[in-house]
Amino acid sequence: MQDRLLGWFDRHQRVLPWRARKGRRPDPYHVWLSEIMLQQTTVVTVGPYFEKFLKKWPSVQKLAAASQDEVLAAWAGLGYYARARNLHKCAQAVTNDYGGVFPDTEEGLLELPGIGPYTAAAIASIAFDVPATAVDGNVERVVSRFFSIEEPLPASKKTIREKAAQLAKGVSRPGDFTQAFMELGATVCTPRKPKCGLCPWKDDCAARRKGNAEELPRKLAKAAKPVRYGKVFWLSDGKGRFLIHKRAGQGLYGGMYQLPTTEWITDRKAAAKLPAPFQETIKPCPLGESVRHSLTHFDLVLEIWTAKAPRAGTVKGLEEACWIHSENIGDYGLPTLMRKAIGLCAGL
DNA sequence: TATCCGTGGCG
DNA sequence: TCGCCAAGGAT
Repeated sequence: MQDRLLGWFDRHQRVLPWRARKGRRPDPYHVWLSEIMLQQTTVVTVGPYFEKFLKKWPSVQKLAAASQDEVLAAWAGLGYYARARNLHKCAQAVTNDYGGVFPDTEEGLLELPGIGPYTAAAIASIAFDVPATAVDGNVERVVSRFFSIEEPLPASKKTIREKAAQLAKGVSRPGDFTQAFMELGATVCTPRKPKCGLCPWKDDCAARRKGNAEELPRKLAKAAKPVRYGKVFWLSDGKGRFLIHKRAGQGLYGGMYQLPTTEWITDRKAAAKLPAPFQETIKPCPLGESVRHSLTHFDLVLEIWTAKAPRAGTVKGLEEACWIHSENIGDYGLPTLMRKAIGLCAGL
């Protein structure tokens, strides 16, 4: 089984920016950076971000020396911004507590911020060729089908991990096997229309025998997404600049910049009211356009309001705000949602 | 165990 | 248009 998969990988692996040339050990910094970016994010999306980060910060020490604002600005658009905050913390931990050298074991890696069970196993095996089974969404799908596991996720996770470890036990090339396992799921054993004819494991696959590969893995139904409503404010100084400010906290968009906004709430009628501080000091008017954006747990509709408000800094919560030109938005950690809003307003 | 956390592409 | 899902982690 292992040799068939490794042989298939040797012939068919994709060329990826973070992948070492054949016969060479990859740089642990590159492996770590790519693995954090690839969490819940597609290979195609990650590519340009990986190149940008490596060019900007060629070593873990350089990344550690950057400010969080710089890291979040470079990460902007990738989503799940806690990953970027933890990436920065992890770089600082490796630099300050580990002498700039990544731990080479699963247990050691697991101690670091932003590195969970999957990523620890992935880095240990890929960067250091240590035996470790990395179970991601691809591996879950391959294993579910190979053993025809009918129990739906996430209850089946434990069984899947055991079966995956069983398949990986004693493998000759742990790093290549980890990548091959995921590569098989990403390119052959795909969620829809799996290419079973091309699979190196087709002769032993239980789901293929039963003809229900595409139905696996089964998953528990997800809850419906609510809609939240709010307003964003395009406040200009009359000289081509507008106001942004930094979000606090570690939660949604924590540490990222944004246009001033009301809270985002599900009560549409309550959201329609203009908060008193804005009404009294800024006197904004509706632009007649809204920004729609879909997040993990809710869909968002933000109505855009505008005002010429050179004294907006006097409004509570906007004391630390700053005026910027739209050509400089790349310098700030503005999430895609806010870039959409700015795109509609820039030029007003 | 369950919930929170972004974004983009695809069928 | 809409649901799915992508090299998951933290709490």
